[in-house]
Formats: sequence, structure tokens, C-alpha cells
Amino acid sequence: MFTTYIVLTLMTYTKALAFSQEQQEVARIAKLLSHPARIAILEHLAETKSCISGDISKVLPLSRTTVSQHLQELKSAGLIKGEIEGLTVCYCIDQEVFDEARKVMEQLLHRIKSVCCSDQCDC
Amino acid sequence: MFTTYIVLTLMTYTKALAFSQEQQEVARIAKLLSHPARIAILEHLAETKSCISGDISKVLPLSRTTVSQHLQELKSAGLIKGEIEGLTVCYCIDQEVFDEARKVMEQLLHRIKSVCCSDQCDC
DNA sequence: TATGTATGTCGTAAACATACGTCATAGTAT
DNA sequence: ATACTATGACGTATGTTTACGACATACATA
Repeated sequence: MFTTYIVLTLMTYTKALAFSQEQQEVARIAKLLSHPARIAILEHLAETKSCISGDISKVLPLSRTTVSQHLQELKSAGLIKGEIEGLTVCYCIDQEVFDEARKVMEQLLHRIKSVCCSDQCDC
Repeated sequence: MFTTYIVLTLMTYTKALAFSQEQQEVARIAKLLSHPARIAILEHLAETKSCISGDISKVLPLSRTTVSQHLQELKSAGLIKGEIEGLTVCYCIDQEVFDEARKVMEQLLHRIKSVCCSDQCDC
């Protein structure tokens, strides 16, 4: 009875666990890229070709707090690294992790190829 | 005063508009792929190599209502097409739209390449 | 030591996403 | 016509994300 209640409570928003590891992995990566701010942060880190030791929020239309939050998401996912350098924090892309994420993403994108409705309907 | 209130109200969750068109486009595509159910749906549509005329929820660990909702998201984004075929609806991938989305996604993924911290820090 | 500057942390409000039950609709078949 | 079946539409509860202000912390420098 108690167990059933817990299961039912957890069911909302946790059905993701019922899908394959790979599907979850792709979804996780896609989620990281699903906000323009995080795209902008990654692009900025790539463009500067060096660590960002300064306030990235100055080049983004967001408050420092919000940017920090997005950075934290990217960092906890491993996509970027951040090292404290005196007064500032040096953020940069973890190319190894990012390349692996790209590989997973591209594999999926190329798997989605279908010959549709060859005989059943008109779409 | 009234205008200011509206602007302030709209500011939450609409900062996305302040980013570039391309950043928004990538984020939009990524968001579609950010849930395992939608990945699973796309993979299933690709695997069957034909229209799905039946209840996709039967091969997914989700209720019919929820699956229908995910299908609607993919459809309104144009990634899949759905034609009513009598009693059932024939869903299939719009390969042209999907290929374009893949292109946009891959372009971004390959743009994120940085030589990090060559001289500034140790990450 | 005090002061300034840069960053992280916490709390919170509002918007959005997920999941599902229930009802309505529309075609199929008896 | 009536019952059956498959789907869409609507409403709703719960969880998550986004955005930011306010406070705490930590280092550099005067």
C-alpha cells in the first residue's frame, strides 16, 4: 500500500526511466542544448579560443545569476570545466566530453531516416 | 506604468527572444529531442519504414493521451506529418524538414571547438 | 585591516512540461 | 441505426525550468 503510493507519486515526470539508456542519453544532451542562452555560452567559449575569466553575462542579455545557473548546468553535465583562478573563474569547454556528446547526437540524427508511406497513405 | 508591468511580466521565460535567430532555432530543435519519448517515437517511425496506423503507445511505456501529446509537438514543429486515414491517423517523418533540422544541429555541433587555456589556466 | 570586485548560493515567483483521466467525435462494422 | 473502436480535445495535478534579487564568500589591493 505504502509502496504503491510511492510508485504512483514518482510516476509523474519519471517515466523517462522506462526508455532505453541511449534514448535517455540523447534526450539529456538535447536538453542541455535546448536553451538559447546555453547555445550562446558554448559558442562564446568556442569563439574566444580561451578561458573566460570574466563576466560572461556582459555579452548576454541575462543577469549574472541566470548565466551562472546555466553555466552550472553545463558544468554538472561535464560539457564545460571551471577552475578558480584567483578572483575569477576560468570556464572552458571540455572538448573530449563535448565530442562524445556530438557523436551520440549525430548517430541518432542519422538513424532517423524513413521511407514513408510507400503504399499505405499519401503523406 | 501599465506597459512597464506587462513588459516585466513577459520577461520571465521570454528572454529567449533576445538571442540570435540561429541560436533560437538550434534550441527549438534540441528541445524537441529533449525527451526520451519523442526520441523513441522518431526511432519507431524510422524503423517501421512506413506510416504508423495504430496506437504507438502500445510500444511505449506511456498512456495514449501522453503519446498523442508528444506526437502533437513533433507535428506542430513539422518534423512529422499526420494524415487521417479513415479510423486511424497515419504518422510519418517529414524527411525534408528533419534533414534540415539535422543540418542546423550538426553545424552548431561542429562550430563548438575550442582550444582552451593555452596559456591562461590549467583546465 | 578595510574596501572593492568578482563570483557562488539561496530563496522565490512565474512559466512551462509531463502525464493521465474523461469526454467528444468520427469512421467501421454488425 | 447501433455498438465498437481509434483518435483528438479539454482539464488538471505535479514536477521542472527560467529568471532574478539579495546575501555570503573569497581574493586582491590600497
